[in-house]
This record gives sequence, C-alpha cells and structure tokens, in this order.
Amino acid sequence: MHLEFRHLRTIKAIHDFGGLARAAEGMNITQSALSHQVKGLEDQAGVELFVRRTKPLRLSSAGMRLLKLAEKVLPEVEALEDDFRNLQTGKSGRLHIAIECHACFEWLFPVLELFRKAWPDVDVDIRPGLAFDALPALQREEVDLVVSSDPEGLDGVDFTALFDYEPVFVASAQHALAQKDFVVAEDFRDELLITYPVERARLDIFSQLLTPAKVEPRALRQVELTAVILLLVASNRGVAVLPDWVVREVKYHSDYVTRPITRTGLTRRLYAATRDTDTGKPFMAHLLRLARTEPVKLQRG
Amino acid sequence: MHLEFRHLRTIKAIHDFGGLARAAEGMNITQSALSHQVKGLEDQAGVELFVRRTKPLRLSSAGMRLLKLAEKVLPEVEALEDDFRNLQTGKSGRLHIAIECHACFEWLFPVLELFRKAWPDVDVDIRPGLAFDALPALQREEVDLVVSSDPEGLDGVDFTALFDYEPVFVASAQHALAQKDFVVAEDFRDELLITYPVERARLDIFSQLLTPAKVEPRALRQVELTAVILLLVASNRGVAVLPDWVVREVKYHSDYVTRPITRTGLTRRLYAATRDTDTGKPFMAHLLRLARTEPVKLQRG
DNA sequence: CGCATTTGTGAGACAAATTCATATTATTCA
DNA sequence: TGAATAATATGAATTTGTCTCACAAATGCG
Repeated sequence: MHLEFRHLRTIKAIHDFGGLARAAEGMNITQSALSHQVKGLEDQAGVELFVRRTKPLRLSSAGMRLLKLAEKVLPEVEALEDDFRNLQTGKSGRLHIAIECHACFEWLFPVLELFRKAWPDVDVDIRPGLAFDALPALQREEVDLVVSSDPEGLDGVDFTALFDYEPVFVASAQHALAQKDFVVAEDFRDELLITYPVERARLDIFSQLLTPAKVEPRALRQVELTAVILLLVASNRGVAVLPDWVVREVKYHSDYVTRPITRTGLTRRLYAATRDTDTGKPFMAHLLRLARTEPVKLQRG
Repeated sequence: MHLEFRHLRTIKAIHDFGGLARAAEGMNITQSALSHQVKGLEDQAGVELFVRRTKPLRLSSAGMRLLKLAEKVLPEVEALEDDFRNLQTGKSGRLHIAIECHACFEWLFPVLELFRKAWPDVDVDIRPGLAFDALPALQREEVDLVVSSDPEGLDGVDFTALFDYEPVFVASAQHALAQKDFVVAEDFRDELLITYPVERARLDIFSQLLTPAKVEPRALRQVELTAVILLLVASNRGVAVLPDWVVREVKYHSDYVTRPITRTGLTRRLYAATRDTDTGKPFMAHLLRLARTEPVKLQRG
C-alpha cells in the first residue's frame, strides 16, 4: 500500500496539531500538499483514515491505528539517527571482541567493566564462538578487535602490543614437582596435563615448550573453566600451565603452588588486532590503553 | 537524513540475498537503481553502511544497526497492512462502547465474552469515563456504540432496540415494604434510596416515577458497585431500584426481596446507538444480535 | 593474467510530490 | 438563518526524485 515515513509524520502532525491546515503549517509545507498526500494515502490504504464530515479533520479509528504505528516507529528512527550522529562524532560504535586466548576472559572482563562506564553508547560484545579464524572475521568486519599472541603481517590490520605475561606451571603443593625451583619439558612426560579445550598450537605450553622439545605428557584432560582447572590441580588430579595473571587472581587462591617454566621462565606478549580504520577512533584508543594498563595490576596480584 | 521504507527493504534484501546484485534481482529492480539508492542513503547518513572493498557487498557495523531497525519496523508495517486488509473485509474493526446505564456492565460482560471469541481481531473496549455526552462522542467517532434508554432523532445515528427490562424495587426481607405486593412513589418518601453515582435524569426510578410524582426520598446514598448496593440492601441499610436482570444474577442471591414498581410494574427499553455507517458491518450486526438475545437469558434467572 | 561477476556512474525517461490558484464545504456568530 | 470565516479539496504546472539504460570500473577466481 506504499506507506512512507512522510505519511506517518503527517498522520502524527494532523493528530497533534488538530487539523490538516495547522499540521501543514507545523511541517512547513502547503495545506494543499497535505491534502493531496492524505488523499493518496487513503486511496491506497482502502480504508477511511479520517472523519471527513467534520471540520477540523480528525482521525478515524483506522487512522488511530496508523497513528499508533507512527508513534512506535518514528522514535525508533530518531534513535537510529541519534546513533549515527554519535557514530560520526565518535561517541558510539561497535566493539565486538574475539579472543583467541581462552584465559583472557580473566582480565578482559574487568577492562570492559571500566570501558562500559566511559563509553555507554558503544555496543560491546564478546564472541567466543569464532575463536578460530578470528583475523579473517576482523577483516570482514564481523568483529572489531581480536586478542591474539601471534601477530601476522595482515593488510589493513594493526597489531597493538598489550602486555607481557608469563605462562607458569601450576601444581598441588603435595605434588612431587612442587619441590623443584622450576620445571622443564621432560618434567611433563609423566604428568596428566589439564588444558583449555583448544588446539595445541594455541596453547603456550605446547607451542613454546613441549612441541619443540618433542615431549608428550602422559595424559591430557580438557577443561573449560579456569576455576575448575585450579580445583583439579589443587586436589592433585593433574598439573596445568596458566598465565600469571590468572593464578594471581585472589578469588582462586587455593592449595596450589606455581613455578617458572625453564630456569628463566617463559615470556609471551599479547596483542590486540584492529582494523587500521578503527585503531585511531577515540573509544578504541581508550580500550587499548585500558587493556595495556589494567591487566598489569592483576599480574601484581 | 531522509530515510524511507524503501531503504529499509533494500538493506534487508542486501543482507538476506548476500549482495547488491542478488538483492536487486530479488526485488525486481535494476542493480543500478539499488546502487544509486544505497549511495544516496550513505551520503545522507554520513556513515559507511557497507564494506566496499569486498565483492559481494556486505553490511558494516553501522549497516547492521540499520538492519536492526529494518527488522523491527518492517514487520510492524506488515501487521498494519494486515489489519487494514481485515478492516476492508470486515474481519477487524474497533468496537469502543460507552454505556449510559450503569448497571449494563452486568449483561454486557457476558455478551462481550461471547463476541470476543467470534471476532478476535476486533478491538473491544468499554469507555465508562464518557457516560455523559456519549452520543456526540459517537458522532465524533470517539466511540462506536452507545447503550442508552433514550433514543433521539440524531443524524447519522441508528438506534437498535435491544430488549425490555423492568426496574424493580429491592429491599431486605425484614423491611416493612417487603410486606406489600408492589410499591408506589409515596413509599419512597421515608426511605434511604441507594443509587449509582449518576445524575437523576439517568436513573429510571427518578425519571419514570419520583420526579413526575414530585416525591423526594428521605435520603440518598450513591454507591458505585452493584454488589455493594445489594449488600447494603440485604443488611437493611436502605432500599434500591435495579433492573430485573441484575437481581436475577445468581451470584448476588442474598437476603433481599424484589417487588414491582406500581401495580403493573415499569417497563423500559434499552437501545444500542451506532453510526449508520457501522450498523451494517458484520461484526456490529453480530454484537447487536448477541445483545438482543443473551441478556434475556439473564432476566429469566 | 584474464575472464566472469559484481558494483559504480551519468544521462535521459518517467513517476510522484509539491505549489499555486481557486473551488468547495463546514463552522461560527450575529 | 445567512453572511463571514476557517478549513479542506481540486486541477494544472512545476519541481523533485527515482528508475532504467548503457557502459565503466573494480574485484575475485581459476
């Protein structure tokens, strides 16, 4: 029936101003134009929208139905226009984050909590589903930020260093290896290693130590939640390797010890990948700053 | 920013069909037209709605925001068009009822209950607020049906006779007047008369008996709810005059008696006033039929 | 690298909305 | 009741905007 926003605005104006002539004046349009418009609309709708035998024009019951649509829809459009204005000035935007590193939830949540307060209009989300192939998704604008520890030379993608962390060995205080000052690859040969349920290439302990040393743990067990991993470790059901910021989290303190991996310890660096068109945006810059500074506080324990 | 429904449909099509060319095909429009349209929209919006360096065209995050609007708004419009189609075929409509007679709630509710089942798409409402001046409101299309006992020769308004009823005297079984076979005007001179809180002219007992006979009851008390009136009457705190269908309602049976007013009893007729443009509509005809037949069942007790 | 697919552009055709001038209809008030 | 006033309707001309056509430019895939 070829309804247009113009018609909705007209219906609303005729109702609000109480008549077609006043509505025309309020809309900076001739009375004639409105009359034509209203006639056309009524012809198309096939129902009487106005009470015509009265003189200021008034809405009929069908007209009221249309008015209800107008009053529902027009504010939505204004909200969109608001959003777009904010987009232009950089106050709003979308920040959908994909994290390749499973444990990053631990420091990301506090960071996002701070961020939300500073940028209430930015649409924040975490997309755990596409942990794999996150960088192509970034290029396709399916996500806006990827947390990764493997920077690649990708076209149109910036990698911003966030902070360094240390993957540390975690075991029960009763565990034999708890006696050592540090652990080495060979130490894992007789252990049950608990990891997050992701491919080996994305686990520091494999990519940085076991795979190069060609050492295979006695057994593997995959566990989703950090809290559960630490629970199992504390009750001596296996050992794990977790980033230092995780084991320093107060809430997890339990009956386990941490040891460096190799004499010097491992050091890894986390990066945030963003599209270069986004990197400079104020809210993105703010998030990157937060993600550089806040997790360090966690690491200090 | 001059958004139109056309744009919303385009955005949705581009997303659904996965590309501008396919969308154009799906919408029976040239690809060129869509390209122009999309360009114009983007110019006006001032934000990038699409990822342009990729080839099928895809929505950017701002485009997704617009898509969300489209997916919210377009179904609303379709719902309206549905409603209007139903209006044309007479399946839907508005039935806002004003009742001048206060006790009419008693038979109107059961009638509307039946009606609702037969005409689920008709917007039914009772507007007790404008019990006064209901007929002008009918002409102004503020309401669609007025229940009244005083038909007037009004332009464009039909009065359909519904049914006859008898206003009957109600008193406690202990009350002195309960001994009489019928009551007359003089009997009210020493009584406390309980009525609905409306002007005298719209109360049968005044318009049909007391005002012509120039009899004034000893005292008056106005009570809103029928149940409360009967409660007060039963406990001998006053007398009342109510339509026969009310006192026959099973749920109110209590310790009171009813007597005719005057030897022959009073007889009144109820009418439904409707605009002549509505009277013939199927759902209106159905309601009038129900309102003629159903209350009679109540009167039989 | 080159062909196929997809998107962008400019000019002209066409459709639709608005304006201007004026007619018609309702309401008000004497 | 009958001006006088206010509100709405109508027709023709003008303006605005949207679409198509033809072709150019860009991207993706083998």
